[in-house]
Amino acid sequence: MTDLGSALRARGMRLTPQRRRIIDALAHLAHGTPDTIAVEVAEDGGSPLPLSTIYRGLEALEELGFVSHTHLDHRAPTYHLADHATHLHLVCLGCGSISEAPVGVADGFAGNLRQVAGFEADVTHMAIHGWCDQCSATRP
Amino acid sequence: MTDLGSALRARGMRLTPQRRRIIDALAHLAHGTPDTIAVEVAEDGGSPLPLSTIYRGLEALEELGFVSHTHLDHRAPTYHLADHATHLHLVCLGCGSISEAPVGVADGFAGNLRQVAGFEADVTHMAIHGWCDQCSATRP
DNA sequence: TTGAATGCAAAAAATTTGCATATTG
DNA sequence: CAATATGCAAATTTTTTGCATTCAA
Repeated sequence: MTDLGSALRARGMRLTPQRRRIIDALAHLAHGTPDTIAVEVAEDGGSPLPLSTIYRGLEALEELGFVSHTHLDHRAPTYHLADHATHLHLVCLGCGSISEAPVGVADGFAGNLRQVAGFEADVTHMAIHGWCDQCSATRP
Repeated sequence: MTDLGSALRARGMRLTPQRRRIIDALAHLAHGTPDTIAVEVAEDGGSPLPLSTIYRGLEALEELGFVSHTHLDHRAPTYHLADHATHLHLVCLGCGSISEAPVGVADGFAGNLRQVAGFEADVTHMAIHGWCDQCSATRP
């Protein structure tokens, strides 16, 4: 992880203990919604953080590129550290299970997008919806 | 479009005028959030539908496979008719622009997923996040 | 006729905002 | 010291739910 403190300061922002705690929580969770992160943060020994601080913290960190998010399900934005081991999330529309796949499987795809649209896809942590092995076997 | 009425009835569900209006609205919009759909529905001449009917209608239609949704941005689930001309949505994290790409560019990708994970991806209308041509050129 | 769906109102979630105060740099 | 970030409370926004009534089949 490059120096978060400097990155923040370079933009006139600050590295506060709260932001550190959010990052630590995310490091433990790997993936978490604002709500989940709040719970994890509350268990690090310090006093709980208000959700608003978490939302604002995540926003700041995401703006910086230290954190990003995807939508694994209907409702919840799921955040993760940008440098966290990357993988795709395969979300089954049948049973709701979430499995993972190596980002490598999307290399060609990303190349195609670059070629046809000049688009630099961030396939890291991308969520793909579809049907898992089991569910696709039993689907109508 | 296969027969929606029968599909619904086969499951003990019903084809109501409200559901028809939701579908018509989507056909016009191509893509819409529950909110947007409500506005479009209200303009078809009939009386406006309560959001709750729209939510429940979309849920029913999605369960049936007539409608599906993706997350183009942070907040809003964007719905579309399943048989609507398919394409990928390229969402730029820089400028927020949303462009489209033919689903074909994801064929190989879907094949990979099938092979490595037995996962049947629904790449139709999939949202890909990244940086558009312009933004990726000017990014740090 | 009868259970699914609607409409309305109220509740629950989820996210954002205002502002005084505390803190970082 | 100056300006950013926090904490708290309140306001929004989004989605869900309960229930009496209507309506499709």
